[in-house]
Amino acid sequence: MSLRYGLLGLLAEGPASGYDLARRFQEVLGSVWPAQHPKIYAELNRLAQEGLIEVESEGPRGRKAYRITEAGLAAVRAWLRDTEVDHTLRMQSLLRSFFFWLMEPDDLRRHLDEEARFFAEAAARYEEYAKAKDRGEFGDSPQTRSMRIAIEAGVRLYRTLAEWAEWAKTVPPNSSTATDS
Amino acid sequence: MSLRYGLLGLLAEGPASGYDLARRFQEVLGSVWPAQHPKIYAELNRLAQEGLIEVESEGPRGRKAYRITEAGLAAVRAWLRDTEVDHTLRMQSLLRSFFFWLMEPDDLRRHLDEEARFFAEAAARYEEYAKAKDRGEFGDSPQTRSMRIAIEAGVRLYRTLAEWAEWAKTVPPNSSTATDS
DNA sequence: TAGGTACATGTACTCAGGGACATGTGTGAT
DNA sequence: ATCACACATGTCCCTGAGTACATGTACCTA
Repeated sequence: MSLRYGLLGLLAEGPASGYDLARRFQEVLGSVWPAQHPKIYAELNRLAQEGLIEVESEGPRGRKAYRITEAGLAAVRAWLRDTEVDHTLRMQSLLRSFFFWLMEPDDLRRHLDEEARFFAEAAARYEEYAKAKDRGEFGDSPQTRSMRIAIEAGVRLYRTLAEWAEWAKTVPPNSSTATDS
Repeated sequence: MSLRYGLLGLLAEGPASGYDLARRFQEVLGSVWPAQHPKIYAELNRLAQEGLIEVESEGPRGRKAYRITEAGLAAVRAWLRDTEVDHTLRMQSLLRSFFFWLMEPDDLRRHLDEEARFFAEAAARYEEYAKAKDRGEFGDSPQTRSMRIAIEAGVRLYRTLAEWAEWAKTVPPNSSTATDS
């Protein structure tokens, strides 16, 4: 269901084709809500059938640009306002951490190094993005303000995770660690 | 695939039945990796067929306790050591934040209040758990050390999210906000 | 002893996600 | 002119996640 509202939300900013949306999903929402083009085209057709979006124009190479309808706009808004938020974290890094005790100390250290590096880099990437936004490089529409809030979450979460991975390295592994069951 | 290794990881701590595992998944891993009992029983049967686990004992009410095999233990360890971590965040709260500009300012404030409250409560809950662990209430096995690391991630992440939601409330909504497309 | 509850395991169905495969077009570079 | 590449849209299939349905047992309490 989230893909559906992701698409409607992006189309609320203006008309776009499936191809455009696939790219934006990869660039913007990729680390938060991955979606492959087959799913996107399928969902767009379903949304069009239900009248939540409509074909705005047809371009070269069979390009179809969709525009959100009043009903579609109402649907995203209802989703945002009236539906319960699913707060599940679903992070593999966390799942793995429950089982660190099964790893050889050396492998664990290597793993945490990599994790810390990855998270720190992601945080830095988002931070750059936030700065560019704050310099006004993307204008100051309501959309970019929301984007700024989302980016801030990225910065803070990745920074937190990087710090956590560093901290985890300081936790002494127990004596009888990884060699037997 | 993560469910499979979640089960193997839990079974590495000691024998357990599908029922036990379903409860532990709900209590311990619930917010990180939700799994319903039908999936768990099905996966256990598959794991048993593949020889990664075996029936340890049969109890009352048809209870079947499984024990991890050497092959199973090797499989979790290989997963932990050799497979790439999927770093996708997949958080609905974040997805929604991209579309905050579609919400009425009042609804948004209410939403952020609720989010902040939820995250702060979750952080507090994990913090309590961490303190109990640090008081030594759960012993000091390698498993509980890993658990402690995972809990620390929960504390930090939820605290970060709570602060983020509070911060988001201070971002002024743009003038031409929610009333039209 | 009757009834409720927690224990315990499953099947069946639906929907969402992800990868592989398939096809065709306009544009720019060599 | 041809070739590569980005544009553009889809089908098909498999797996995973989630919900509803189904069944039965031990235990404790009124």
